[in-house]
Amino acid sequence: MESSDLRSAGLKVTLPRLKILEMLESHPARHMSAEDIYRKLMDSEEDIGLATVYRVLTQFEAAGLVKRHHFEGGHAVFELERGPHHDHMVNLDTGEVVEFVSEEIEKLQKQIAEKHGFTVEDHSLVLYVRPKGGKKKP
Amino acid sequence: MESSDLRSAGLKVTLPRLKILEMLESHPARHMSAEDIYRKLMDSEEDIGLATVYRVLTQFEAAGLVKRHHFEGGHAVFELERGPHHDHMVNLDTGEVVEFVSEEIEKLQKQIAEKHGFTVEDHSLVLYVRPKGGKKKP
DNA sequence: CTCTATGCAAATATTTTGCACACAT
DNA sequence: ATGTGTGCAAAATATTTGCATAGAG
Repeated sequence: MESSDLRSAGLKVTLPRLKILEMLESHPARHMSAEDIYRKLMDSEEDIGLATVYRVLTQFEAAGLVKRHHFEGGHAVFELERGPHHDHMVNLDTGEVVEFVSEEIEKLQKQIAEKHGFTVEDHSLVLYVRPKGGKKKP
Repeated sequence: MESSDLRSAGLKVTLPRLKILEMLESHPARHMSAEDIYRKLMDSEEDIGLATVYRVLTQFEAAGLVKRHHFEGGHAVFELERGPHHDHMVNLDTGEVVEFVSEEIEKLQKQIAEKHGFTVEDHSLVLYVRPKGGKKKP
């Protein structure tokens, strides 16, 4: 049961929060917009407002349960902060999101920031990719 | 004269386009939002609508004259596509944007994408940083 | 002259907020 | 009981579009 996640984040255990966590957990692509979540909730006959979805996601983000990404397109997508850090690759043809890790890149980032007198608080790395040798319809 | 830039991009040389190019060239920080540009134009007594600023920036982006970035904050910032590729470091305390290049990171990105059967069309790397040893007011 | 570009206002899209009521503890 | 959480509608923010007119080639 995920109620513990909420409690340990200092959030009261409420139905909307549980349902939203559930949506994020059960969604295969793992990256959903507020609208995506809202619509899935409507489909499940849940009576939860879009405003609540935004409020809850913002709280989750503040609590470190969720990460907000700004891939291209005017809207944000949210992802559960389970497991270790990773970056993303977005397939431009399908919108599919692939996760990857590179210790080497992480290390280089730290080195570069330090060379400039900074420390890295956070970073965002997104590769926009296309299938190799992928031809357009000729 | 930058009219040539416009012409070679297949865009008619109009006053709004020239003025907007000028703004982007003359702004020291090099990263401006549509609103920033609009306000600077108003300050210069230019009579150019915000809608035109957006339209022109979008055309510039399509023409490869300008790059659109989604750093944090709900709005996009635009940067002239002059010079070689580079990535960005955002100072979280001041908002200052520092540019950097890392051939090594670029190479690793390509390798990683290839390992997954993709080729990199574009990428976005932003480090969110703070001054080293920077203390908050105690 | 002809067709594209622009200004303005209205329309969209996304996210946030005010307020009265509902719910967790 | 008490204070936080929620739904709804309205506001705020960011960007796009329709349309009549102005301007480039």
